[in-house]
Amino acid sequence: MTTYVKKCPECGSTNIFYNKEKGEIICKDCGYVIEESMVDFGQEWREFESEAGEKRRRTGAPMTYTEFDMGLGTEVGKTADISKLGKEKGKFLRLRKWQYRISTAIERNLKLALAELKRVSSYLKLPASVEEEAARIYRLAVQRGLVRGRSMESVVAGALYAACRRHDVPRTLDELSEASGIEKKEIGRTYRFVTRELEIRIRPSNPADYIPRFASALKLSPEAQSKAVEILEKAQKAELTSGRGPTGIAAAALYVAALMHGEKRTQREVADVAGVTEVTIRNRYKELLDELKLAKELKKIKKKRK
DNA sequence: AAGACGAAAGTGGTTGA
DNA sequence: TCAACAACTTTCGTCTT
Repeated sequence: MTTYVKKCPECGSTNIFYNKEKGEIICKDCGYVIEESMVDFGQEWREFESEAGEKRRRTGAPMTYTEFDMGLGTEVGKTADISKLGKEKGKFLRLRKWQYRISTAIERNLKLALAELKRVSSYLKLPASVEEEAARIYRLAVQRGLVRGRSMESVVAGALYAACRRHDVPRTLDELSEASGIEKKEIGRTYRFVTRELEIRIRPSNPADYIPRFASALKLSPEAQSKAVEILEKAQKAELTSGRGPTGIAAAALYVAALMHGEKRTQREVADVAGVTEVTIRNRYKELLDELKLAKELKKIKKKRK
């Protein structure tokens, strides 16, 4: 769903160019990019979903935005036009100069930011697609002037975080924080701000997405790992996952799975790799045992050991 | 002695009046 | 703008292995 705009919010001109293929709306007078492919659907965050295993979440999946945006260098008029302008000439030249300054400033900023982005993303070993998405988000943020009042680094981190979520390769805020050197709170803040302003919808991350990384950090066997995923699926069906932090659930599932496969890890160990506390693991763990019939299974296994 | 457990108080963020 | 609220953390004492 795309909104049609009649007036440029920047210069008030009504000379709007609407490019359907690219999903861009550009003001012909000042070159301001008003909107780029606004995608609707998708859920905001967890919480409000008391549904019973609805699988409808996939609706708002990734869309177009492949364009890495080539000719952004919008220019204000050409020298040839100026002669026709008469008294407007001065204004026009000023406009053009201003435009030039802005765009070079943006370019310079972008160069720095992309370097930083590259650094962080390679530190986290993120796939190229995520890096590109993050770059795109950052670029949009700059165009919208969202960086003002925030450090460039934090916006980069926020963009990366958002890109990770969109591509289902979630990193925790802690990891982003460690990689970027920005405080967790700050990243979360800019992440929320940027995604809201750009209307980037991100559905709640799936706990299962965290399993492989956590499992390997804990050196768990593949069997235990798939057991954890299995547990997670059950948990989702039992509606244990909504409104909970995905990492906590993933951690608890791993903890149980490890127990069941005789590869015991302490709550402390699991908590550390998942970036939650032992208490959270305990709570989730208890819920899992209560709601699923895992308690029996555990006892069985315990007996076997004796 | 280390790990698991649970109660209680505190934190940061969301929601709805 | 503020209070209620939910999830999560911190801290700490107790029980279990």
